[in-house]
Amino acid sequence: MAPRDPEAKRRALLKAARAEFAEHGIAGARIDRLAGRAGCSAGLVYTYFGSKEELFTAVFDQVVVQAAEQAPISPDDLPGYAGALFDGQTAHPDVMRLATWHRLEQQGGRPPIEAITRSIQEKVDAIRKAQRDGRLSTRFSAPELLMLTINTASMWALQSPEISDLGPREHAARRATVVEAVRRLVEP
Amino acid sequence: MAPRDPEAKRRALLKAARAEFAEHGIAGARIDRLAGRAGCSAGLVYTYFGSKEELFTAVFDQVVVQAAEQAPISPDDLPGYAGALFDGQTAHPDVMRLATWHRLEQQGGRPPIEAITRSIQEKVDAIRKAQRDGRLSTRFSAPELLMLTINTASMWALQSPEISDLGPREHAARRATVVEAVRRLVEP
DNA sequence: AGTTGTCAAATGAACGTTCACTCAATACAG
DNA sequence: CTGTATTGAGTGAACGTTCATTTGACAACT
Repeated sequence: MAPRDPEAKRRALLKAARAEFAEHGIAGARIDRLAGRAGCSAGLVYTYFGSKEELFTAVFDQVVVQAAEQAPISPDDLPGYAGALFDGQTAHPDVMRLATWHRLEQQGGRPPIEAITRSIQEKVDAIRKAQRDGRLSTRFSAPELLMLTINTASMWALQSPEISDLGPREHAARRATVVEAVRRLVEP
Repeated sequence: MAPRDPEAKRRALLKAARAEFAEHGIAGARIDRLAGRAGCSAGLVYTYFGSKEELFTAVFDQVVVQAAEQAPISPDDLPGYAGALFDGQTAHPDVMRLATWHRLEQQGGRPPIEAITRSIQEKVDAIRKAQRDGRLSTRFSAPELLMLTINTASMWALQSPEISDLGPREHAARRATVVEAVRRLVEP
């Protein structure tokens, strides 16, 4: 038999919960199913995390911190930054799904996550600085520029398949579209 | 007392369901709550619509058809089209929420809605025609151009508040950003 | 080394509640 | 009276949560 390893169980539980929540959201997630995926009983969820909600929060925090750390911004190359974001979203589709569930289900419930706000503020500041130094278009304000970049990068992750399946199907082609679009948005 | 009017009840039920589903999604919606809003019993839902899922489908179809009919595309003025889309989404925020719930919860479940596909195909064709006539940039393909336009128009409806609350707060300013961004995307 | 005590890890059955759905009874219109 | 609209009590299953109990690891003691 495998030796006991609570920390590993905890991680397995988080991983399974991440998959379950990404697929079904909070209301749709089932504790039994999730525990089954992690190879343990449903009761164990309540030993480690207090409730379904808290489990979701734990998953969300972990995922968000992870996503915020990767892909640091490069204000001088927003198209490249958008490309990197797009790559990340393609490699980990569940991140965007979790973020969307969170936005829909916790509507007005919780205050803005501090880690996200800070991470975004840094990026806005970096962009503003590049604008002051004349290295970036000032047609849009710094927050607008960041939002346009991120929004374009997440185009295929957020739009309905009826729209997004019409364009290019291959990753490289889609990526090229994203990069080119952001280039047009940021050029002087 | 008001005379009996089954058709009005049906409409009231649809309206209440639309609000309920937009707020909580399919899994989170409650039949009792929804029936209460419509001023009738939960049982009546099952005489008019067969089940919770079918009720959602009815709501979704109605909303989608309604949304597809308004704001016909103007290939020669995609920025203006984006502005109109943005206005519509601001006036009826529940439409985008319903579409998002649908995308998340019916993942791979149902085939693409025919009404949507057709409506989109028309728009793509109109854009392609304008491109052939030299009235529109050919830097992007027609589907890409439509997707970029729609995606930019729905920017504030789809991004998390942590991002979208940083930029301009007034409708007019946000609209101007959308229009200007699309202008940049479509210019030769 | 073997026995025992101790505590955390983990289980699985049970509980109380919620919820979608049903149906017999009733109110109403024609 | 006849048929339709509507109700509201009721049902069974599903689900989140709890808890008494078991299992496993490890150290203390003989």
